[in-house]
Amino acid sequence: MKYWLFKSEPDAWSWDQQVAKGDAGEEWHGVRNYQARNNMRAMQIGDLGFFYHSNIGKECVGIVEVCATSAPDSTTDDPRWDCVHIRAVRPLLRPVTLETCKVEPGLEQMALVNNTRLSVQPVTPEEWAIVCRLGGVEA
DNA sequence: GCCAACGTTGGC
DNA sequence: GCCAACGTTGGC
Repeated sequence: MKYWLFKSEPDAWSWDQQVAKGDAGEEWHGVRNYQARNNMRAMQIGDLGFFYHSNIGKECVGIVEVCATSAPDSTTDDPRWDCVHIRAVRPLLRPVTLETCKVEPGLEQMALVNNTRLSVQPVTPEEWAIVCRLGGVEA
């Protein structure tokens, strides 16, 4: 079991839209960055991730689960790009903002804080536990 | 809307 | 294989 973080601009794809997809989930398409893609290739079914709203909100708003391992991205013919499918598991009771993560002890090394441009990031178990606590949910 | 950070592309 | 130019992301 590994932990991740998925960024999305809510204008383009929001948590509410993700929730509306239900257990069927949705293809996390559109990633055109090797690091992010490699992270997705490392994912397994059942891995959990935070759903983060970039730009608007700048906060983790929910928890998602990987429900299909990496497969070709249907939005491109370029074989370099593939992606996983994720489904919404539950919302955070209180969103955890970037601002909070920046000052919270134990989150200094979070990619969210110091590698802002990476759109699919790994999260350590320690970071996962802290953000879940801040979000008011069980890790 | 601006711009810093950073990744990618392409000429040499 | 280097590096300048360029494009994109995302915080502010």
